[in-house]
Amino acid sequence: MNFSTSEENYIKAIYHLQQANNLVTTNELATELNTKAASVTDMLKKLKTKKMLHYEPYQGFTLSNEGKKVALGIVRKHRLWEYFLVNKLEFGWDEVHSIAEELEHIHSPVLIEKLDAYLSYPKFDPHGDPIPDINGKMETTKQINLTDLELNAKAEVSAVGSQSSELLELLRHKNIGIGTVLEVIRKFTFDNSIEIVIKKNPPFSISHQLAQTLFVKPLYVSATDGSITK
Amino acid sequence: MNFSTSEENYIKAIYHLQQANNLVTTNELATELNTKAASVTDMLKKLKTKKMLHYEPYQGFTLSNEGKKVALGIVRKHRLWEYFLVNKLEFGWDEVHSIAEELEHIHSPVLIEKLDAYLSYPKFDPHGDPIPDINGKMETTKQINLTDLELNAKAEVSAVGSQSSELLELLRHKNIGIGTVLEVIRKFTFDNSIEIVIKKNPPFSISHQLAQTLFVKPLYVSATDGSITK
DNA sequence: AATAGTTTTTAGATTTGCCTAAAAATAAAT
DNA sequence: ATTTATTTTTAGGCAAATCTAAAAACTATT
Ligand SMILES: [Mn+2]
Ligand SMILES: [Mn+2]
Ligand SMILES: [Mn+2]
Ligand SMILES: [Mn+2]
Repeated sequence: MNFSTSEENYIKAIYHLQQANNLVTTNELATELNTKAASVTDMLKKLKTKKMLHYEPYQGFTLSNEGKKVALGIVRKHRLWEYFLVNKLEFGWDEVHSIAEELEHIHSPVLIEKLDAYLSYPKFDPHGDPIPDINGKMETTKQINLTDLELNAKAEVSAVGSQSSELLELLRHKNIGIGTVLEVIRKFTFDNSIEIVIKKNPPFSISHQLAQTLFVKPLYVSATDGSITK
Repeated sequence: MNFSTSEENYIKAIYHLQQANNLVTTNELATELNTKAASVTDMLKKLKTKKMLHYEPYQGFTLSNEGKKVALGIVRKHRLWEYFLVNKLEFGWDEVHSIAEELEHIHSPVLIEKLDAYLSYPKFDPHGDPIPDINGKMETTKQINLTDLELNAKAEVSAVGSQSSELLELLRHKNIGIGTVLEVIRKFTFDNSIEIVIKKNPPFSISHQLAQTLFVKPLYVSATDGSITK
């Protein structure tokens, strides 16, 4: 089956929304895609006839198994291109999203397999999100929200919850990126801000709002020699 | 100004056609783009209002200066992507045209500049065609048609006149590619076929039709030490 | 259970890009 | 100089993707 750019954008958006909610609603999707509910309904009908969706009028919708496969293919392309842009063309990781939003629609299976090989089969994109393999399988690293990290536990930043340029600007300013190892040394109940320390640098605090968008993989410090493992 | 994929394909096609003919006709363009004359007329009107064309009904048309600039930008993107696909992703040079046909429409000036830098500012694409620089300037290597190469003169294949897969299949079979150094050792007047030799390999013959699609840069063999220069 | 509020769908338009068939303009041939 | 043939444009229509406004269906509240 062949899909237009627009159909692909809808399928991918539904995929992301149903990760959180399972059942997706018309208005949710309209908001996500900056379009109107009426336009969404039109597309839902089309995607249903293409067997991409489970959808009954007024009842919400989810991707069919076939739809999920298509979605994972687009996500795969998006994240591989992002990896390419950052690691080969030296873009900043806060500059690549919108370009990948176009590149993900280039239709050529062999292109994406050769790109994957060229990049040495990366497992995560520059934002810490896992890259599905050719069969749609991807790492499910047990990452937790930074707000849930316990006091005095070391952890490695593994993903960010948004790609907004405002967020990425702030992270760059604070020198936090994917792979940064940090430790929470204090939590303030007044505003839920937390104080963290990176390496031997002076501690600094980050807001609850920022902590909520950061995901980390806890690191386990050996009791005997102090070495760090994941 | 912003252009749709369709508009860009038209502009680029007009650019290529007017290289040969100067004044381009509606039917020519329709054939080139596998579309109908009526569709071409529609697009001509649109491109004229966008000041891309000099066009009066029934009188043929050419690109305006602005149109040429846009065309060169698309050609630049097309050829840079082709170079990337062949020299980084290891595609065959006969497999890249249709993929580049899509990639050339990715809209991001900074992307193409970073790609150019990553590729070390190549001057020719995998088919021997010159790549315009950011200002639209490109090499005008004095290449001649293989049919015009004089007997017993060495020359380097620098371009092919078409990207048809039939042609490229034949070239691959005969082991001829961009950069191949050959020498014409005989010309047959009966069918205008010519006999050539590559390195120390056995000579073989190629048809007039094939010779017409090949362009070469003559090499000048030093009279004193036999060394080759361009 | 009836009413009010919200969400979703339908109805009807618009834009872009394409098509076929017919008309108009140009070019070629007698 | 007409007639004939070819090329190009116009007229009218269609499919995809969007929109606004109105109707229909669900949900929540009294
Ligand atoms: Mn996209
Ligand atoms: Mn990403
Ligand atoms: Mn193209
Ligand atoms: Mn080329």
